[in-house]
Amino acid sequence: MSGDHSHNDSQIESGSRYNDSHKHKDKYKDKEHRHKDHKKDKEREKSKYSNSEHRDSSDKKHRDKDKERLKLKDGSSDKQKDKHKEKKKEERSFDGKPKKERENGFASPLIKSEPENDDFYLSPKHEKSLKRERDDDDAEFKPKKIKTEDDRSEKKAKKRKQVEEDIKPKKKTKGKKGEVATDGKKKAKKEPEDKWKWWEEERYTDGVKWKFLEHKGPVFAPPYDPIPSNVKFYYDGKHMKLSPEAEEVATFFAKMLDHEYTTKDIFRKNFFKDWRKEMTSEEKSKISDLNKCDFSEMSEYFKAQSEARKAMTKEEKLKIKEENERLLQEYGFCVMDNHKERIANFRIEPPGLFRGRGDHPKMGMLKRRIRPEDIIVNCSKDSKHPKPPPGTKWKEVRHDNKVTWLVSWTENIQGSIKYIMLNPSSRIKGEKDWQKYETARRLKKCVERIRSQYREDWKSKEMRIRQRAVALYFIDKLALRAGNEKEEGETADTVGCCSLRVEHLSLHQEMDGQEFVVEFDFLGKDSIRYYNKVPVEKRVFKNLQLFMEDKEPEDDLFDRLNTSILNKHLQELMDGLTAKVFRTYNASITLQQQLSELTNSEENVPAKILSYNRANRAVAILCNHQRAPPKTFEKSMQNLQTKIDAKKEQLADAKRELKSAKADAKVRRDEKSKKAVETKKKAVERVEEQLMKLEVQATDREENKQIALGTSKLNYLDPRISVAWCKKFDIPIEKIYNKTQREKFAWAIDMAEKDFEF
DNA sequence: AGCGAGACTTAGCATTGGGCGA
DNA sequence: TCGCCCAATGCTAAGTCTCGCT
Repeated sequence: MSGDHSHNDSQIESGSRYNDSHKHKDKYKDKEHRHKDHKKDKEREKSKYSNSEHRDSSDKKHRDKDKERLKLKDGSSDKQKDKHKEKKKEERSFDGKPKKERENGFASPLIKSEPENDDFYLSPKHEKSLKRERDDDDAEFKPKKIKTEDDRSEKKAKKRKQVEEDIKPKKKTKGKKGEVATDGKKKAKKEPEDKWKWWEEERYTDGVKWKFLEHKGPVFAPPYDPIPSNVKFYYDGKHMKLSPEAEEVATFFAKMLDHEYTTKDIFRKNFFKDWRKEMTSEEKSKISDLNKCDFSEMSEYFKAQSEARKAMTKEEKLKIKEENERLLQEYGFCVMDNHKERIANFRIEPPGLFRGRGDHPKMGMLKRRIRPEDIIVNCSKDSKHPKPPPGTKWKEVRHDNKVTWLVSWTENIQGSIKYIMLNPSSRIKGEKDWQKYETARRLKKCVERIRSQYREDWKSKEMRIRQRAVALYFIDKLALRAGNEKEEGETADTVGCCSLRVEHLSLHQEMDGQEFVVEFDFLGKDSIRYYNKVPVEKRVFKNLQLFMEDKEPEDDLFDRLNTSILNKHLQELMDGLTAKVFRTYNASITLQQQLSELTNSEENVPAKILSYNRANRAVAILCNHQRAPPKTFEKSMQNLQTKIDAKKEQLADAKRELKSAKADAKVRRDEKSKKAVETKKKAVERVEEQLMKLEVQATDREENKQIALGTSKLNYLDPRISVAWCKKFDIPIEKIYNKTQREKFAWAIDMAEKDFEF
């Protein structure tokens, strides 16, 4: 596994805690709460960065790797590939290399009919060019050739069985045949008995995304429901009846009154400005100061409403639920190429006040109501077009099968386009996801070459090359995002790698006993703070000094670089390579390494799952996926501790009982008392296990306080790694993936065997 | 090359609802 | 059976990257 990424280890050993040792900093107060004090700082600090030399292996080694790589490209000496060749259909579909089975396996009428495709599969001579690789595995442009293999269906059947066995038949595991919802839920709704396995089918070529698309259009937000007239608004202490338009916007503000941001200047200013636009001229002339507005009655009214909603009877709740279900059934699905597919967001975003994240200059602005006249519908010509609500019409109906969206509109805050698209379980999303991981796996094959290249480039005579090389090093080592430029004043001030400014790093010749430490402190995506102290190689350090020379804090660190230059370069290194592939690659390879390191096959299932979560956590830390500690965190931790204490007591009791039973048995020496001892022994064991389970849970939760595992699980970790791990250690897949996740990763669950290797 | 529009993925927070213990 | 709590789901903002134009 040449893709080893030793730097990752460094972040993990300590049991994977988020590094928040920056608490004393008072920049970015906003996010400060996330980085509260942590007792293990020191410890973590040490272990986290102990591994500064992570890629310091000699240049020579890299050169050798380079040679190896070239060989790999020829496809002849790749052991791994040979090993996997016979079995892995997924490699067949997305992997760039020609495989034997390609040549024997399929007739590929599709390919034949498209002359420009011939060479991808057949002629070895083409293998030499980098270009070919891309083409071959670019899902969108190449047909899959899967079905042609003869033994395939047989294998498939076998596999499917395995999967089914692995998935413990629980109450209502989705639509596997023969399984009826056992708990009598009315929702034994007949999902298609056999889930469609799109991953076994051919893919489209030429950027066509579908041939047929039919849907019912979007669901609009309910019209404004005026508040009762006894709920009053006061201006300057005097009751004032607002026009419906002005009133609606006022209710948006009233609903947010409890939020901190209604106290923020920018928010109030933006809101007031937009609110005034909705007022009648009379209202406008009267209402000139937001501070004189009293929304409290409105606010109380809405609070009461939500209480009332909670207190509804079962029947009422059920009714609402049924209505939602009906809406889902009617609007939540579309037909794309003969298959009914779930739509992700079929409801149009309701109007409200915009709340950007972080210090957003547009917070508080009015997000206007979307009307049918704003909507562009996309569907196929020969489908039944969705109807606009009576008396309205669509802005446009188009038939563009080169895109995946069903509906779009332009949002008024940033002027960007919003879309209605399909659910992650859909073919169109799944294929793309699968392809993403295949690209990352290709990076694995050449990452050493790329690393040695950027290390070389640190010495380049050209500034732009050096900057590019250092930036790439950060992206690779620290999993930073690319960092596109952003329009100033339009969004919160956040950065990624290429947009780092001098003020975001400080250099320390020596720090905490380590040489050449770079201290990062900046706000990244969603204004989440990235804080990290990283020992780097001397050459990187010197380069950074050079880049920062004679610059102001607000100047760009990489003034000769942007994402487009970087990505163009990456594209030359490997087809399909962009900055974000490194994140995917490093995340997945880290998971795989950590799993193999942390999993102890002797341990029981909860312990193994803790290991899994720790591996997952290592990735989340690498990718800086944070969350605000849940509001009820302390309390729920306490609750758990109480449970643990109770369990301990119970255990003590059980042990005592066992002891006395033993004593008893010694005296009596009869069958009955012996049996009693056995029973007590069992009881002790049972309680011990329960205790252990609780303790594991507590550890897991504590470690997870500020770390969000979901994002990496959903977007960065090749699901086949997890599936393989489950199979290898006999862990039911439900322990790792919930229902939604299992739907999204159905392809991986179906195809990955226990020996899958990323 | 630089730019803006467009399409699509990635992200954290808010709300919901269902399971579970009292 | 009820109410609590947390996992699941829903929501939509904020990124990345490509493409076509100038």
